[in-house]
Amino acid sequence: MELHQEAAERLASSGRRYTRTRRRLVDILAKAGMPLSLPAIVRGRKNLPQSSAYRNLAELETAGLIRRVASEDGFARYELAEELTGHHHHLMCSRCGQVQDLHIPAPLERRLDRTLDVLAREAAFATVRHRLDLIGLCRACGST
Amino acid sequence: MELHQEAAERLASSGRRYTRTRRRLVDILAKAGMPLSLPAIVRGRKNLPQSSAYRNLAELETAGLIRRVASEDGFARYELAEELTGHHHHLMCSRCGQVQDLHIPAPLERRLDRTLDVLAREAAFATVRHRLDLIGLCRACGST
DNA sequence: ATGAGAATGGGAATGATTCTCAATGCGTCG
DNA sequence: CGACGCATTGAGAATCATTCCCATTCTCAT
Ligand SMILES: [Mn+2]
Ligand SMILES: [Mn+2]
Ligand SMILES: [Zn+2]
Ligand SMILES: [Zn+2]
Repeated sequence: MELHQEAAERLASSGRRYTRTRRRLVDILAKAGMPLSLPAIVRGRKNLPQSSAYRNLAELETAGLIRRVASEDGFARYELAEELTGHHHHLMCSRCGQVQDLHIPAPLERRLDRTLDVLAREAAFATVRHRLDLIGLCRACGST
Repeated sequence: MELHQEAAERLASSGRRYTRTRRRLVDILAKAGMPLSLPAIVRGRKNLPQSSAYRNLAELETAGLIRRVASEDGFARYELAEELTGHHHHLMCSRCGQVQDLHIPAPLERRLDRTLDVLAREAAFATVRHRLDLIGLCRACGST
């Protein structure tokens, strides 16, 4: 995959290495296709100590390869950076904390961007991005 | 104000009291008009111990009077519940953490709601609400 | 090989938030 | 006016996700 190519280059450009653990983390997040909490990343995997996972996730975040997602429940989650996966949003269950990717129609996305851009300018904010999440109850939690 | 009326009633309905400290917290948040962190709530105010502030904010949240806002920087912020202030969004500075209220045009809001409703249904989510934030650099941080 | 610097991982430290609990306040009923 | 029951208070301890520390190990370039 040229995902790893990209990762290796970005790290190298700041004197870092794309080690086995880092590649592994990228793989885990790529396969998951949804933001994962640290316990979810580490659970059931050998040779992936918590401290190393945290350290490397931070490292990868600094390199712009990973994004830390702040969820309502207070626990951090991690996913590949949008630069690698494309812009998207999240559907989060307010009961069990599950988070799942969500794409919205391009026209709505464009309209959002346009409007928010104006509003940001009015507030003298240099906009970087927007965050749009749907917060509700997943199928499992909703039928309770 | 009938804000306090509302607050008193909601608390009473579950056997709670609308004490001086609780009224004070509601006032602070109402006057601020933007989500405040706990340090910001407590700073420079006499007779507002941290533990009581935390406890009462949680109490008020349970009563549906206050909402805890999860911001990117990991610190919780608090604001009056939308049921009291009306639905709105936030503009957050990714550098200094400042958060400020933001209202978006009603037509866009409606379109968002409609679209997200469909998407939630497709994912078998019982939607409760959406969260839309603008994340950027405030005037002060942007000019650095 | 070797040296310089990056990475590792076990455990200690941090710090926002939550919990505990003895003391206090308040409302109700006689 | 008491007095009991229960909510509240606040100082400090506890929690626990995350960050730090650091002695050891690994990588890469010379
Ligand atoms: Mn978007
Ligand atoms: Mn909205
Ligand atoms: Zn759920
Ligand atoms: Zn700022």
